[in-house]
Amino acid sequence: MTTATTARTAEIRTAALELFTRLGYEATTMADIGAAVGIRGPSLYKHVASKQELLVQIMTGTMDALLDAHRAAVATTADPVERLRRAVDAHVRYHARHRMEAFVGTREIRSLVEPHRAAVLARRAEYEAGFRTLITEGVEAGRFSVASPRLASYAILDLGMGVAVWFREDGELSENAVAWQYTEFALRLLAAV
Amino acid sequence: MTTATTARTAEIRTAALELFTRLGYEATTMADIGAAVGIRGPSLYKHVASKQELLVQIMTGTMDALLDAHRAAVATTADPVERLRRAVDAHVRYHARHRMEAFVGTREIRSLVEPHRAAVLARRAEYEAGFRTLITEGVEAGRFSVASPRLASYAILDLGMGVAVWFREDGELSENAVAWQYTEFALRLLAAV
DNA sequence: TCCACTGGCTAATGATAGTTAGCCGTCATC
DNA sequence: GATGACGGCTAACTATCATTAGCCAGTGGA
Repeated sequence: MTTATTARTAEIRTAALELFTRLGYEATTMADIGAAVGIRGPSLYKHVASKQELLVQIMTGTMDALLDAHRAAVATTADPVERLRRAVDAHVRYHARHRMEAFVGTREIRSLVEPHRAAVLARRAEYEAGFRTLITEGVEAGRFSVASPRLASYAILDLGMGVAVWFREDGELSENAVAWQYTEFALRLLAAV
Repeated sequence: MTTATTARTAEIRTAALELFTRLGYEATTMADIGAAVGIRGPSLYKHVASKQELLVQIMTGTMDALLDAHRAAVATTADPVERLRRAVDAHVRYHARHRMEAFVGTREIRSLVEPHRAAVLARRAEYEAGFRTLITEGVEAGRFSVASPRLASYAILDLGMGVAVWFREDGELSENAVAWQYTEFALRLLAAV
């Protein structure tokens, strides 16, 4: 069963996200989540169906948002190099802006119960395939030069994952600085011309 | 209390590593580990002190091996570019060859109890600092060109982490192929000359 | 032959956690 | 002013788990 989204459920979801990020899904208790919003553990069930449902909503929401951002970024131009630049920019910015979602999204797949795990993995594969296509098109157009588009796509995606781990809003590097540097890294890595 | 290392304890450690990788530390039970070596959960205590001890030994062993590999790679030459190439090569090969150790090593820091967590984090910081130093020296020698050595070191380290996630011994890409490609990526990323 | 050690086992302990049941105050609506 | 939905609460319930206790078969040396 799913639960309707009210202000309270949104607040609970935010608290769960923060705790899943800090402690991990398994180590976070319903009592912890309750305490974070000022109520007892069992009272959460007036708002959400289960702990697992909280994780499912965080994970699927993350993947949908990431895919949307990717599609929007890629749709704005036809030039292979520019398309890739914008895709990497969206990728890095998403991981900086939603670091907790991205962090939980990559680390807690194991804790997802079927069929949700399969659904999230399918979306991840789709996302990776999108990057690989961009790279392959760039190679065919003579704008990129890499031995293995698949390896290059892994490398670029992993950069984003890393951002979600160490980025801090109040750190010395701004989102803009990181996005600029990382798109530069990606284009260098592909030997873009 | 620590337990002496016999053939049996090594077998148990290997089984635990495989299960921690696949299920995560929290989700792995002592009964699971026992079953993997053909005995019951409580019998494990004839060989190891606790579940936590198993994790501690995996994590500290991983970080020590990684630091050793790094130091050995860096000691073999004085040329900044070549030093970095060898460090990245060692980094990538370690993550390919010991993917389970590396995977658990990065993902289960949360499950480590103090003072072990602090010890492992200190070693990680030391490792990262090593890479940053290599990059800074290369920049000062005019061989690398990056806006932020710290960002570049993060990026390169994250590439290795990624390898531990997707690399498979029986996959289509050999360790050599990955190591070669990734060192190339790293040098391109730094605009090495 | 005996004895002590090794390394299994089952049963019990104690703690923790997700979830359900059932109670009750508040408050908007009729 | 009654009433019913809403959203709290405490007290079970039911599992699961790490760990300990205590038992026992085999085995190898004295």
